[in-house]
Amino acid sequence: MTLKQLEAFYWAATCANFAMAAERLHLSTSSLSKRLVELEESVGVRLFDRTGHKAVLTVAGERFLPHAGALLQSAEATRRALGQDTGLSGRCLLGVGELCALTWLPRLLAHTRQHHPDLRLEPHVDIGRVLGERLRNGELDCAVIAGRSSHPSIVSHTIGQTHFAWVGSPSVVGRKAEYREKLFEEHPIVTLPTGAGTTKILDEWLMAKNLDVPHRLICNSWGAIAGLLIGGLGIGFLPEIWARSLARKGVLRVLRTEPSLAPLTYTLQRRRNDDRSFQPAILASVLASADFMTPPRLL
Amino acid sequence: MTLKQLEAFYWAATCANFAMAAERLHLSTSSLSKRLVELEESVGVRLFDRTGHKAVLTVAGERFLPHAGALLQSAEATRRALGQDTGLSGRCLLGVGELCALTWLPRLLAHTRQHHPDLRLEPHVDIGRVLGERLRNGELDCAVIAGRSSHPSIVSHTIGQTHFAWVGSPSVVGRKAEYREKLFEEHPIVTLPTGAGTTKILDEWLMAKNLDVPHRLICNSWGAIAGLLIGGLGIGFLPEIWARSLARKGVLRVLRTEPSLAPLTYTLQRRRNDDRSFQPAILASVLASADFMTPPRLL
DNA sequence: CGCGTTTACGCCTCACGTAAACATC
DNA sequence: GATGTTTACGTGAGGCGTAAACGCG
Repeated sequence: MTLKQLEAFYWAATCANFAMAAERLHLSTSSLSKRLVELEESVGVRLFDRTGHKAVLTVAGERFLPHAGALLQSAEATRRALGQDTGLSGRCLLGVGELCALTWLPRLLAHTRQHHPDLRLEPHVDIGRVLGERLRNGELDCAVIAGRSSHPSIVSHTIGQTHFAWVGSPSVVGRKAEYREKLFEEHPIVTLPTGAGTTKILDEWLMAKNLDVPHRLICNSWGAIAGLLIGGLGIGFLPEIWARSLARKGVLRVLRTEPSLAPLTYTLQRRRNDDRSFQPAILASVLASADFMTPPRLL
Repeated sequence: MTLKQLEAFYWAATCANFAMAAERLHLSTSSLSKRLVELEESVGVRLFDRTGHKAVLTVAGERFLPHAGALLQSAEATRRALGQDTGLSGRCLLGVGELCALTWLPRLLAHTRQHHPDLRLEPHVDIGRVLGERLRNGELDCAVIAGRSSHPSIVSHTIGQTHFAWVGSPSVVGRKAEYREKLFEEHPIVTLPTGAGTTKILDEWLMAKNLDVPHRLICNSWGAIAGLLIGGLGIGFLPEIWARSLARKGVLRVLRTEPSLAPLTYTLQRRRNDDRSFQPAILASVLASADFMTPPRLL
């Protein structure tokens, strides 16, 4: 039994399949497979049931997993006890929405680089639903996602709230920017694809208003959406701070609606059984640097 | 950092020198040395100070040792969590005096074999002083020794007491076997070499009696001593049970003395920082099988 | 047939022991 | 010179990736 085998087992058990675990370990799938077989031989117990389409933990494997995790953790602690660098090290794959990426992500990276120079924080930008899947799959270590996860294996730490406001260019909503239902019939709603956290509050709002929207202009980039809104290609919503900032510049008008869009609660999510030491540090850094949704420099 | 490296470090730090640690690990000294260098490279800290005649732990090494020990322990626990054999396994080198070896050691081995069939208990017979040294050196895992250890790194568990009685053949002490000081002047005392626990109580007794013994017949084997006593080559003492047994057979006489020989308290000793899981099991087995000093079959 | 895992194979690193060298007392 | 540790070196096992094969949906 070696630490490498335990590491392989931990990730193979945690990730969606061997290929993903292998990728996380910078290893070929075949080598990972062999390591796992060797571990099983060394402990004399089958840890994975390979009869089905994909390998799944046996009951022995389930029992083994927490032991393996604890052992790896204390190995890390032991390593660090001698590293004498008080800071953390390692690789943390962080999922964030584009909104976060455009706003406080640079601050987060600066913060962690300063406090934990050996911690390699690798951001991965995607919409919330995909981030959630990747997190469960083991492709990501943690992710900042709108809303709390309902998945039992995921724990969510609330880190902040963002308010959104409807906006449109003066050419679309008029100089006074008064709310009229007709606006939503005549102009497409420029929005992110389904699966983004912001799309959910849009749907809730539409449901509350009992509005039927003839067509949406779907774009997967907030930067592009802002540009489309400014260009008058539809109406949409932006973080309130962005909206006010752009309104001050005169390129957009804020549309007052009743009710207003529900605020979005962002959480830092991680797998429940992932107790690696960088997780609390990440949370601390996120909380320290996440005053939310300040307008990106490009606006 | 691998488990093998940690194991190498643990034993190198625990044993008197690298050669002994290597022997315990079934490894050549050179391989052990290389493993240690690799460990030091992997953690980036020198763990041994090699400037002197022998390698000695650096402060970093001292700090590291408990971590390494804990890690190895939880590795063992992890292994056992899957081995599903409730019993222990491994190799335990047990030091015992010859008196123990001749009496309850077979019972101890039978007991452990029955309760922990995978635990290889390897007895090493020698006099108490040598056992103590070997235990401190790391050549032994535990030892049954007369008296408590005064060494701070050794813990002693009391396991029983043995009483001794002076004996002599009828041809030496007479049919009535009455105590006379002259006996000790005219006949050599047949005894173990210095360093055996029993020799200590002899010296204490002689000091209390203020007796000067002209010469001792030193022999390193209790079986031979019993034979010498029976053969009338001197007087000596045996465990009380042996003495009575041999007296019943008529080959020896028990000599009543005032004061009587002090009883000898036996303890199971182990290194303080050795928390391997077989240690409590060994203690339990020793306590279960050590009703002391029943006469060996050969008498 | 796609996806996930294992097997086959060649490559190369790494860990071992023997033996010699080195260092300290 | 005795003891303790490291270096040199030849050997063999083991871990790696590529690519092909297998097996389940």
